[in-house]
Formats: sequence, structure tokens, C-alpha cells
Amino acid sequence: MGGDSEQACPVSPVVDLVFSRWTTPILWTLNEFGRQRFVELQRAIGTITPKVLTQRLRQMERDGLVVRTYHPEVPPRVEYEISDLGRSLAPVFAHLADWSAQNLPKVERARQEFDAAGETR
Amino acid sequence: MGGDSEQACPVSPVVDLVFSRWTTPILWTLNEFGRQRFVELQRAIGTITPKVLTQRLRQMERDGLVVRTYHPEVPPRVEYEISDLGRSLAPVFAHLADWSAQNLPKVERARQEFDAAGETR
DNA sequence: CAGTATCCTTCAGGATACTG
DNA sequence: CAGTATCCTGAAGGATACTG
Repeated sequence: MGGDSEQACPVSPVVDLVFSRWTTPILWTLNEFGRQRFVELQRAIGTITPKVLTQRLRQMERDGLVVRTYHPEVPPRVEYEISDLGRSLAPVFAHLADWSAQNLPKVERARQEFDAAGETR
Repeated sequence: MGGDSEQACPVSPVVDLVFSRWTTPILWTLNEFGRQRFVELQRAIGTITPKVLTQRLRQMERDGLVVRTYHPEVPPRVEYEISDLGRSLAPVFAHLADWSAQNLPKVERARQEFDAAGETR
């Protein structure tokens, strides 16, 4: 990550930060459904294992995108919420969702044409 | 890719498409500097090997993001350029670059604080 | 509940060499 | 020049089991 190549491209750093595996669904879930406990989050995401979820959450906490709150009770309760910094990504996500809605069908068509052209060989 | 989890998150599909490794610098280079030959592109990116560059370009051509033009000459000449669909991502990229400029410093500070807090244990 | 601790697999991506 | 063909490695991520 962060090779010389991406130095020139101003988008690459934020890609490493925000669009690495699992960060998008985690951020989106926290933004959409608010504060979540660990297990709630795990169930919301659906297929992520506790180990990997912990890794991502730690990284995102370190990056200041999520806030972890530990309640020393029995049984223990931990809550994760999106930070202001994380929330500042919401317009970016909305922009991407817009692009998606308008252009993903075009991508699908392009793929079909490409594959069809390949058949002819 | 494209597990059940990301189904709920409307951003995930476009992430797989646009923000997988190397696609960002490639798109950015083509958008910024216009039509490029294979070797020019390789040099512009800096560290990518021909094999991987070919893989990414094929994928992006299939997805309709770049256009490949083959000139049957000796020696052969191939040019890549960004498509209209690819160009439609420019505002998204600009948006990300803006976010980056405003918020990456905050991320850096968050990391330092997090690491400093860890030292205290 | 909220994680850790291990073990294991896979596969994207790099190194290198070769071709039409 | 514009790729292909192989070989290979590392590191992310999954499966599983265990703990305070």
C-alpha cells in the first residue's frame, strides 16, 4: 500500500483508508442504523468473522472513523458508533450511490457486449 | 466479492468496480494525461508489472471504463483512453480528493493520539 | 458478550523470462 | 512494442476453538 505510483494520484490515499475490504459496509451500517454492539454489527454485516471484524474496527477506531465505548458490566457491553469524521463521508457515499444507480447498468451492458464479442473469435 | 453482506450497502458494488487495486491510478492517469500507450501507462504508474497492468486494463475495458485501440503496424501500437463512462467518475474523484485534502490530516492526528494512548498501558 | 488464539487456505500480485 | 507464460511468495482473510 502507498507505493510511489499512487503518490501522483490524489485519490489513492483515501482509497486505502475508506475502501479497503469491509470498511464500507461497516461504516454504512453504523451511519444508517446508529450505535451498534459488536454482535449486532456482526449480524448486520452477515458473513464477517469476529476476528476480522475486530481487526477492521480497531483500524477504523485508530483512524478516527468510529468510536468505541466500553461499558464495564456483566456481561460486558461494547458499543460502536460512527464519529463526526466518519459521518463526513456520508456525502461521498451518497455521491457514489448516485453514480451506481445511474451507471452500473451501463457497466453490465458493456460486460455483455465484451463477452459477446469474445465469443465470435 | 459481492457477498450477502454488501448487498445491503449500496456502495459496495461500485467499490469492487472502481476502487480495486491499481484501477484508481490508471483511471486518474488516463483522465489527466489523455490517451496513452501501454508502456507510457506502465511508466506513468511507476511500479506495476506488465502482467498486472494487462489484467487490470482488460477488466476495465470489459467494464466499459477504458477503450483500447489496436493499430496494426510494425512495431504494434496500442492506445488506451478513458471512455465516457470512465470520465463520468471524474466528479466522484474530485469529491474524494476534496475530502482527502480536508480530512486526511485529521486521520493522521487521530492515529497519533490512538498510538499515544496505547503507549500509556 | 466481546473478543483472542491458532491454524489453514487462497490467490492477487510480483519476479523473471520469452514471443509475435 | 505489447503483451504472454510460469513460477512463487506473502499476507489477508476464513474456520474453528477457547476465555474473561
